[in-house]
Amino acid sequence: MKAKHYFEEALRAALGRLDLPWPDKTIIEPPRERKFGDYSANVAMLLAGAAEKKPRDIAEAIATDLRAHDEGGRIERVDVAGPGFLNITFAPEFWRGILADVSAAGTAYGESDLGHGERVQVEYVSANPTGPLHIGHGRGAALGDSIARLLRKTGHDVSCEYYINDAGRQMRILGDSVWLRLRQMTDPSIPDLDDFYRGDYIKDIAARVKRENPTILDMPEKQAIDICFREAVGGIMAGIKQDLTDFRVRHDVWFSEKSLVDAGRIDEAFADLKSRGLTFEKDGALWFRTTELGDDKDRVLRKSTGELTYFASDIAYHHDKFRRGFDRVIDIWGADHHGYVPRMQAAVTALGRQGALTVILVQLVSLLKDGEQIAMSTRAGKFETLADVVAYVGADAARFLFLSRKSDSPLEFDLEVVRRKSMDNPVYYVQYAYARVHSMLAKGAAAGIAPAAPGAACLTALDTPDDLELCRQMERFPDVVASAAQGLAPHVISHYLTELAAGLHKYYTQHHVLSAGPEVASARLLLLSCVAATLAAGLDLLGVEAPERMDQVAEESPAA
RNA sequence: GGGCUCGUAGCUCAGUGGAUAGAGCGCCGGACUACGAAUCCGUAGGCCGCAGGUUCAAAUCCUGCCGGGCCCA
Repeated sequence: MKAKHYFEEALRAALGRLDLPWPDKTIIEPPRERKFGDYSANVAMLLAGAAEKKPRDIAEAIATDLRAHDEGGRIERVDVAGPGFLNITFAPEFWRGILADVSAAGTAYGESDLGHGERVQVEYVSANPTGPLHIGHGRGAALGDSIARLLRKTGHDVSCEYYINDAGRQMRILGDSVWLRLRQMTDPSIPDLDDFYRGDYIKDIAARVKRENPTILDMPEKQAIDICFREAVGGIMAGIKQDLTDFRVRHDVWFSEKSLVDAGRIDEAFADLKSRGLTFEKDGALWFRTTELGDDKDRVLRKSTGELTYFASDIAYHHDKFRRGFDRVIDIWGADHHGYVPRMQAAVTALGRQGALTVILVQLVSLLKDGEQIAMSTRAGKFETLADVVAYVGADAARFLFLSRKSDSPLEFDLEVVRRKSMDNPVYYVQYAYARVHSMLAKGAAAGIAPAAPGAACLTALDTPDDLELCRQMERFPDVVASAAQGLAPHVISHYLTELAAGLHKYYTQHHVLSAGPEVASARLLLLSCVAATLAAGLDLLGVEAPERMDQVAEESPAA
């Protein structure tokens, strides 16, 4: 039985009996301080104005009624406090009941059907195939992947997608860059271009193209550049896929912009907009009247030169998304694209799907090493790739850090701090808690002590404030998951996990388990195995592993 | 110049209408002859950028200003 749900039902019944309405803005949540009880409600304050009574008087009346109607004996006490809060404290037996829920669900604990199978697409990373992923892409990757996990956990039908920008000007420059490096291999006097990709990986691609196409220098230039371009995109995308796999990020669909253009979908989208009277021609260009839909100026779709804008293919792309039947589309973009949001929203509105697009902006990541900023310049071809960073600090540490901050806050990523295995790195704090429990379970098994069955009589041994506190923390987990999914905010999960791990560590130091006698030991093992299951369920939402053992940390400064 | 966004402890960050604003790190002081000390316990540290407004109640909502980041012109 969910505590919050039970309290709400009891309150609704009480208000009904007292002939009071249920206020819309009612909030039921655990109070900030434990001394105020287990759950807290603000109904009395909300009712005071209309009833022309003091909040505390109303609260007292409700409290008296609640006490009188607690048939199941679940409530230990109801208090009125502060300006008129109703604070409820549940009986220990009520809290122990949560152990049955957790052990029945295991790592599925926290699942719900909030989404009712709604079809949601999450599009993320979608980096141009012009070079390897860098650390900023990693943040978007971790976020998108975790949001997808949250939505799946809460009953949504989720598809993850990567949009490959393999058409347009940048792609021409990419082909030219490889072709340039390839020719320079035999004739170093060929000068660099003004605008081209300089990274070493371009030279690698050029070398491979030459190896696989020995006669390429004799081909017509157009054909040669085309080969360079295809090899470059293929090679770079293969690298990107590998980097994402190593980062435990998965996409279901890889969608090519070029395929959209080749299939004539851009013209279809134009025709759609035109039929709604939202386009016009001016100065030889085709315009989209986005000002009618909330944008601050109209936007060009096709320039007078005949070239299509990025916006044009993005409209066609989103048109296609909705045609594929998604109820809701979530795009995760770098914050430097924020100026693009109003026109994209305008386009979605024009397509008749107002409100169906959510754009999440991810702020930049500044990469540090020992507190010193590391310059990241793609132009100069010098940057820390995601693969380098993941190899250095590990996928778990990188993911956990990315997912412990709100996406709209800038993030500092210090390579040395994230590499360090200490509380600078909450990921190890949480994983350690999980490993500790498994260590105890293993020792218990060796000594013939197994976790008690949920509902066993010996569970009454779980009667200290610390026992009940762990139960309370676990009971909150489904609400935390729901709130994280609803807010598309995985950082809520990482903060919760850090708190739950703290509860476990505290419990561990204050209560011995295996040596407490067989009855108590098995009761406590059940409690801790439930904590471990909850930790594992939460870590899974972040895409972070829950290791049953961790290597001993090396001495940082050996005694001299 | 216009727009978006952020401003909370020395540092990194939670908290977005509720009670005495929290956590970790760092500082200082304690705790292993028992289950993993990657741990725990304690102390200190705040005009929540500034000023108005909205209300029973504002770090949270509104307006203006200051400051950082980004986008556009």
